[in-house]
Amino acid sequence: MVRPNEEVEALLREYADLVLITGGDAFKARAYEKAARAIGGHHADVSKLDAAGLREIPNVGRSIADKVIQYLQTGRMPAVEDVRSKVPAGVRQLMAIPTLGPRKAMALYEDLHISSVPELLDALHEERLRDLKGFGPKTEENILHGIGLMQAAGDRVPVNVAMDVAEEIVAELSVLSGCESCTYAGSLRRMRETIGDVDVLVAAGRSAPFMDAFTRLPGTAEVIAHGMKKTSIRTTKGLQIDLRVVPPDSWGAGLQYFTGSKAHNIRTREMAVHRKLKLSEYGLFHAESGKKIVSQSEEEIYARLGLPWIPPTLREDRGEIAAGLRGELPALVTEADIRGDLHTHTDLTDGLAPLDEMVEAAARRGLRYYAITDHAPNLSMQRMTDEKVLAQRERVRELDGRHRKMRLLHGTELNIDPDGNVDWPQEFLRDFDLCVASVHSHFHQGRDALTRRLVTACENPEVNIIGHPTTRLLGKRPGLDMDLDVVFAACARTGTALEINAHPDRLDLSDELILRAKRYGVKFAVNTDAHAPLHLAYLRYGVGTAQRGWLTAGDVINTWPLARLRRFLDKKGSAGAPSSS
DNA sequence: GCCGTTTTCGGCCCGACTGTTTTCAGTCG
Repeated sequence: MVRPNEEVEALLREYADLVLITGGDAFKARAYEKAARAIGGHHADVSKLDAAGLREIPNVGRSIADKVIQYLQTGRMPAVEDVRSKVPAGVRQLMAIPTLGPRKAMALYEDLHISSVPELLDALHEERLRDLKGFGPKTEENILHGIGLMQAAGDRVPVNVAMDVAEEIVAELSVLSGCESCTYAGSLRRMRETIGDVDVLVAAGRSAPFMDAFTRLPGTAEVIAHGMKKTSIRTTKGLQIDLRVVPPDSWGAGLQYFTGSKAHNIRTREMAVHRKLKLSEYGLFHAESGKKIVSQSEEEIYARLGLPWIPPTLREDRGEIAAGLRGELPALVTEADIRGDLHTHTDLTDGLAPLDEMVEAAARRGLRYYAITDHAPNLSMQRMTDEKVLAQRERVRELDGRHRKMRLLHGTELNIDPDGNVDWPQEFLRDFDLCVASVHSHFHQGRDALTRRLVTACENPEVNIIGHPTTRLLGKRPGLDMDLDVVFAACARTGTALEINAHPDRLDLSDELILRAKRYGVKFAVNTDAHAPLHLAYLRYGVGTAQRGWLTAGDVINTWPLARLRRFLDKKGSAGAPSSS
């Protein structure tokens, strides 16, 4: 069910963690991490590579290539199994708690025999961590806070993980005979940022063949329920998937019902009741006679309720019903509207692929323009220099001449320092086509300082886009504590766009913050922040999030033709004129 | 364990912050 590259990546990451937990060589662990990342981001399917092919992947040498080959041939990696047998799985799980790394996880296991999050919680409540060397009251507080963050995420998975599984299942079921329609519904269809369980819907006359095939899918770990209308499984990764088979005639009603959200469905059912109708997953009926009115398509059902078809990404009871009744639903931005990507990396800094490969991949996706924005020197771990970035610019200009259909922009991702200043003097920045600026450290300055910091960055005439504006990481790190209304107002005033970072671990800004920012007249840029060609495909999640924020193509600067985009980028540099669109 | 070489070892991203410590270990980006 999972791409072999990702399986291998996960195994190598696990090995790296276990090396650290067992006190092994930190450089060895890093070597495995780097190889894991490179394989995860590698364009070719590793299961189709031989040892020589594997070793062409950066950071994969003889030892790791051999282990990967062994795994691909036998399904096992003995080195990982060895070290697994020494450390209970729960100890590694402890490392998922922010601020709890391998050393502390190890200490908890060795000294207190703690090997799971619940055990750790018990120990915390019984104050058993107090006697442990290196664990003070603040550490306790941080661990509790970290566990809270993780539990808030619950068992939900990032949207891309659910999407990959769902699309594979839909593909498998769609080819069975008797399948008239098949798709995923639920929060995944609404493109929520995390997914609790996946709903798959099939329209067919007979349900049994689909239910049976479903329970036999590779990657099924457990069949939770097996019926004629609904079957639920749990995958080996712990994700629950529900399959529902409806008669072809009920397709629209089923899709509407199982797409949700619950709040949206309550509103639509209320509307039905007011019209002396009844709406269920089987159709829209006369309340009294029970006679079916419509059920075949969502459009028919919404129409009979006096509504236009409502895009799934809006179905959250956030005013979409009222807007629909007024005929004022927004024409949401779509993936096809996106003409360019304005935030991407290469292996000149922390990307995985060289410039040429990133550009080729972008061109294959049909983009009309593409910005390369590697990290600037102040993020010192990336080792950027003036010479390197200028050499890159020359190379970008050369490549630009080669692509007829796609123009290349040379930009950079600046680091917003604690005072709101960025890398390089103004005159150096002026020669970039665009500058993204982002916060990468000093997250806990306090609300006032953080607000000032972001406003200062917006006021910099060379800064065009604020990258991943809150710096949140889903399930790991909350967003910066700042006065967003002040920041949004500053963006609107200075013609600085806010990024909607499409990476599934970020989706930053979030849908709700997009809605808030839009009221200030802010413009947005949906960017992938790609570090490998594969990441360019994350665009769909950024677009989904933009849709959930009710954005139209007009709100998103990278849907604009290049000439208009350039005017937006230039306008800021010339005398700080306000943004226009 | 990988990489590069001035090729077979020595360096590996580096700095800052936090909390605990009393000079530093662990974690993070």
